[in-house]
Formats: sequence, structure tokens, C-alpha cells
Amino acid sequence: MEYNEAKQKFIQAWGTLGSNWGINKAMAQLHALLLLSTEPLSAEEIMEELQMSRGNVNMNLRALMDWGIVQKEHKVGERKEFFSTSKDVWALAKQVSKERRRREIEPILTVLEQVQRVSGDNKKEVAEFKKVTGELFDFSLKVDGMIDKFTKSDQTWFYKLLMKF
Amino acid sequence: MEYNEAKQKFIQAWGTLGSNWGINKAMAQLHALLLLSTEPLSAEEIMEELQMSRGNVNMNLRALMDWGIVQKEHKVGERKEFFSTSKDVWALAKQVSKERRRREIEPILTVLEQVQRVSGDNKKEVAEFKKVTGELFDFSLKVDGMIDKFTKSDQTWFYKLLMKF
DNA sequence: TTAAACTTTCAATAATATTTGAAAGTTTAG
DNA sequence: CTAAACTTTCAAATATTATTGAAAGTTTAA
Repeated sequence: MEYNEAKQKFIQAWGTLGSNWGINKAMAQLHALLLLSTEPLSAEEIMEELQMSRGNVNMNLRALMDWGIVQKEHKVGERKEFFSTSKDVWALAKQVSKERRRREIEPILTVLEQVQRVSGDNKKEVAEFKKVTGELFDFSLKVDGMIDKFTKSDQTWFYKLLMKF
Repeated sequence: MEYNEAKQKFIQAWGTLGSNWGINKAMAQLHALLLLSTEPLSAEEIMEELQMSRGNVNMNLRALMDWGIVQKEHKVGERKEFFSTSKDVWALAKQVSKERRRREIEPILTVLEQVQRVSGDNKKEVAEFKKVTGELFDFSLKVDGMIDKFTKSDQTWFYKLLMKF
């Protein structure tokens, strides 16, 4: 396979994967491009390469910075801003886990806890409601704790754990 | 909090959580409703309760059955079909993991592997490309294996593992 | 059979999310 | 200062995805 073909294919696949996991396609593709680039890219270069508008590039770069997976850089003697991402897959996985935990698991935990304080567990429906939401809460708490540990762990520890599987 | 309020809140939250993870809102809400119900529900009842059209209910029930988390049932002396879901959170998590692995992780593994066979690693870009996609492939393979183990494990084993964390 | 009860399909519509591009804003060199 | 170089914003346009509802299809009881 030729380099440009492979590159396009990877960027495309990364975009699709992102979509399936609630991350917009442009954002995922932009990230893929930075992952492959041997040096930081300017907004201009990204626009050119991915054929997307300045506004879109800007918005998605900021979203990626917000997720903590893209950094702004400055080159000496250049006005322009350049952007890069860490090539460390492990660090990337940790950062994404950390953010999703904060943005999505924590809120559902809050709701599950609130909703438990429903009145009238004499009725069958209410008893069932408490049971199900209670179990979901316990399980989510365990997963939450696990992700927390994971995001604070180092690679060696994680790979050792994987061995035990 | 009053039961109906809590119920609505939970269904709503489950829908939002679903959306964030690439699962459509109706599908997630429908699942939430079945989770809470003390007995199987007919399409009619679901339409009524969630205020959605027959077509939508039908489509999403089929999608949930496709995911293996909702089952069709028949009541004696009734023409109608009834639907239910397992209340076992553990079983649910395993089933969802299994399906997402099959639908999303496996395809990206295929692409990562293909794309590795790019020609010309004498050039800097190509070398970087191989390095990054190679590391992603290794990492994804490990995660894939882990999920596979998880979906085949039993609850006790998993909770013991959690302890070690 | 057949007609009532129910389920499925799918083109049209509606809702949501993404993208654009031009104008406004900001920074810096001179 | 000020104008060029660059970044950000955001209303409008476009694209994508979800939902409806009515018609077509299927099953069953009589």
C-alpha cells in the first residue's frame, strides 16, 4: 500500500471510530492527522490537508485542547500558532479515560444517587426501581474507581495487570 | 422524590448517557423503561409511556434485540408480543462490551493491521506512520484481549480483580 | 377462507449536529 | 499609533440522523 493511501485510510477510520463513540468526525480526523505528522501543524496546513474550513479547524482544535490531548506551540520567528499531539498511546488512553470519566460517568453517578431517594418502597414498582438503580449505582461506582486507578497508574503496572488476565 | 419524577429522571439520564456513547436516545430510553418495569411490556405500552411512534418503538426494540439485551416474550392467551430485558447489571455490561468489541474494536484492528503494510519506510513520514499505527495496533490488541476475557469471565472473578486495584 | 389484531417497512418530515465563511477581534512588528 | 497577520466567533447553510405515520405485510382465531 502506498503512503498517501494508507494515511487517508487511517484518518478515515479514526474518524469513523470517533463517530461511534460520540466524538465528532472532524475532531477525530484532525487528531489522527496530528498523530501522524512529524512536526506541529498550523491551522492553515490542517485546512489544506483535511479540506475543512478555518472555523471548523479552529473549533475542533480548541475542543481537542479542551480534552487535553492537543497542545499549542510557537515556532521562533513565526507569528502563526502550531499544534501537536502526544504520540504516546498510553498517555492518550489515560487522558481520554480521565475526561470521559469526569464528563460522563460522574454525572450519571449523581443522578443514580439522587434518584435512589425515591419515596414509598412499599409499592412493588418502587422496590424494583430502588433495586435496579441501586445495582447500577454500585456497579458504576466500581467502574468509576477502576478508571480512576487506571488514569493514575503507570504503564508497567497496567501491563503487569494485563498479564494476569 | 416522588416515584414518577424519579422514573422520568432516570429514563432521561439514561437517554443522555446513551447519546454520549453513540447510542440513540430512543433506544437508551426504551431500555431504561424495560429495566424498571416489573413485567414485560408491549409495543403499545411503550408508545404510550415514552410518547413515541409505533415505528420508532418497533425499530428500536429490534435494535435492542440485535444487541442481545432485549428479549421477545409471549403471554398465554395474548396475540401481542411483549418485551423484557435482563435486570442483571453484570450480564448487561458483558453483553454490551461484547457487541462493541465486535462492532468497533475488531474493525479498527483490521484497518490498523492493513495500513501497517505501507511501502517505503526509508522516508521519515513513513517511518513515523508505521511507528504510530504499530503502537496503536499493539495497544488495541491488548484492550481487545482484555475485553474478550472480561466478557467470558464471571462476576466473582471480576470483583476479585477489582479488589486488587 | 377472511377479517381482525398485530408487526414491519419506508418515504416523508423533523430534529440535531456539523460546517462554512465572512466579519469581528486580537496581537505584533515597525 | 496602524496596518498586516493571524485567530476567534457565530448566524446561516448543509449534512446527518432520528422519528413519524400510514400503508403493506403477517399471523391467528373463528
